[in-house]
Amino acid sequence: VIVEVAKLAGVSPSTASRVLSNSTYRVSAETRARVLEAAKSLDFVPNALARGLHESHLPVVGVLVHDLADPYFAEIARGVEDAACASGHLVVVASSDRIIEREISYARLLRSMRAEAIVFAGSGTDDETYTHETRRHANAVEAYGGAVVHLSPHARGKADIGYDNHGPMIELVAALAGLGHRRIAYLAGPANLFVARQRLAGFQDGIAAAGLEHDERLIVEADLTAAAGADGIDRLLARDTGASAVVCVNDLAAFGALRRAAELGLRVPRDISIAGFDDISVAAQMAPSLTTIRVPLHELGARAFERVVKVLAGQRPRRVTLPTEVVLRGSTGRHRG
Amino acid sequence: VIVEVAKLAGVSPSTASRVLSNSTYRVSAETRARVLEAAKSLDFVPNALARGLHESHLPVVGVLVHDLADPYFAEIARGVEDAACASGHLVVVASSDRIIEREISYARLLRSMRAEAIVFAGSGTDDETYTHETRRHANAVEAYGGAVVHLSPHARGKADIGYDNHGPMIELVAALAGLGHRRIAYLAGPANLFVARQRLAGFQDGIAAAGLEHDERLIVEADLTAAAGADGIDRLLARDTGASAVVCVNDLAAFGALRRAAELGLRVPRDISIAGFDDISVAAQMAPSLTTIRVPLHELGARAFERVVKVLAGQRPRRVTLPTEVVLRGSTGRHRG
DNA sequence: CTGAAAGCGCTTACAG
DNA sequence: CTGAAAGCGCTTACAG
Repeated sequence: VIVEVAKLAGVSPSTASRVLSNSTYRVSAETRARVLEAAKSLDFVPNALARGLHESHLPVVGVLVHDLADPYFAEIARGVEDAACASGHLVVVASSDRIIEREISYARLLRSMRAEAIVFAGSGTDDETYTHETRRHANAVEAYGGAVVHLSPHARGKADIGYDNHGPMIELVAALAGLGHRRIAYLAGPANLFVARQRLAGFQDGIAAAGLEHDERLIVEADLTAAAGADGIDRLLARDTGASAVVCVNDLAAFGALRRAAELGLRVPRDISIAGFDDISVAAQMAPSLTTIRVPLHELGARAFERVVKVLAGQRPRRVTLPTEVVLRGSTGRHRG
Repeated sequence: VIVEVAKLAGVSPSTASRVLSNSTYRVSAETRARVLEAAKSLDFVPNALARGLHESHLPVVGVLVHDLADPYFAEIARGVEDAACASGHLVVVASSDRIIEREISYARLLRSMRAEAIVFAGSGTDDETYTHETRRHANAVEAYGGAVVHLSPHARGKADIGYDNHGPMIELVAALAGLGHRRIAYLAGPANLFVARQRLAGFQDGIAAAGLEHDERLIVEADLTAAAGADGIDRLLARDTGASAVVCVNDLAAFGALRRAAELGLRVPRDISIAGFDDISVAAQMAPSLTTIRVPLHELGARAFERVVKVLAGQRPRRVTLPTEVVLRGSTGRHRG
């Protein structure tokens, strides 16, 4: 209804558009003032669909995650949002639950509404259909001028904005070894996720680097949830491995491990040390507070959006690796023979 | 580029549109098949902006929250998403940090892109500008046929889909009194939030109902974060009130209280009982697990979307109040004189 | 059952 | 500095 504004201001729609959009055309100060006033009095809010149809993209960035209710992803999404809001971009969040069809369908939806960018926040998997379909939509997004950003390793390459899943794990194991632990167990994530594989490899390399004995029984398959962590502790204990420390694939699993240990009457870290990965914000609130590897999640999201801006501006930004840090807290302690 | 599809299929754009959109027009089976095949071979994905421009709304629902990184809101947003994805709706999440301007700006943005619905998930406040501007945009959304849903009490009424913030608090206090606690403290939320006020009133009514002595010193001003909860414990202890139990305005504050208590060498619940409100999913993972009031957050979100669907269908659904439940867990125990 | 035409609300070359 | 016109990609009465 910009025509109404134009009519009220006594100018043509073209002129009204020129002052109401952030075009660089020059309009006389007097005319501009009249249009602005008319717009205000009519409570005019431009139709983003009409504008988007013309420019063939909407000021929206889609963030594809595994589960928005998982703090790991919520913190990343929040980072994207904080960076995006300054330029009037909205962020749509889409949880796939790692269901391939759901993620593909979301990518398609984002493409259909010409989102300016699509950020793949969750770890990629090997699945061929997933890789192919997902890439098809991503290509289409790029074709209409949108940006595609990966925050995790995926089938077609490394993360655009990422962090090291391997190195810090070696450091963490070294720290535990330094505390006297010789039998360190690992609650692993789903083997089809690149991130889980890298973390596991980091753990194993850490064991080797620390000169500890490799023992398959110390590796327990789990998942990225608290329930899986609790269950993992049960299975580990049933194996009677003599583990004095447990490293978990992520914080959520570590929370479950912590809880289950407490339920079983094990004191942490006196009887057993437990560590996580990610440093989601509640990790520091646990009692004892969780030793973990700090990943700058909020920044990861914010940087993703910065990359989007650059890509849309025609630049070809370089890949970025954000620093991580081993944070030793109350859930790990010296091994007591 | 539906014209390309039409051309390839040898039909008019009108016909192509009729088979590609979910219109009810009848098209001969043979023609339909040819169009579908052409669409597939061209990887045709309809432009949602063009479609939306025509129908004057986009299949998007906006969820306005205080902070997406707060699990309370992340779980609600996830609920909205799960209900919305079935019908091909995308959800945009917008965190205001309770900054009025930011929330207003998000409401405007959602309006500008003709979101089908806007869900106010966070508690409303008294602020006049906030109420007025927010209502103005909400009215505009309704004017173009969109729906507006409130999940919390606000300046203009009760929640459309809500839960009781008052009654369960009385129950919780009664439960603590039943455990022998006479001196029960409360870490309160910001007084300008309706929800915080209702919870506080519930607490106070609970104290009266249990026949306990009213003592202003037992009420500590805090906020809805873990940091505020930890700080609240410090201030409570400094007052030397002899409190043996602490009820917190929400789980996050309770997490901080739990942590601070542990840091100070207080054993929970032996030395002090601590309870929260919300039952966000990590609450059950704390050690000890947190006593709290269960709010069906995911369902709250899902129901919000169901309401949206009804409103868009022209119905005038009734207000819904979801059930809550006091969940007694490990962080509260019998008072030890 | 199918097509030509108008319209959704903007923006931007193209002329003045 | 300003206006008339065309176009973005669809959908839907309106005619056949």
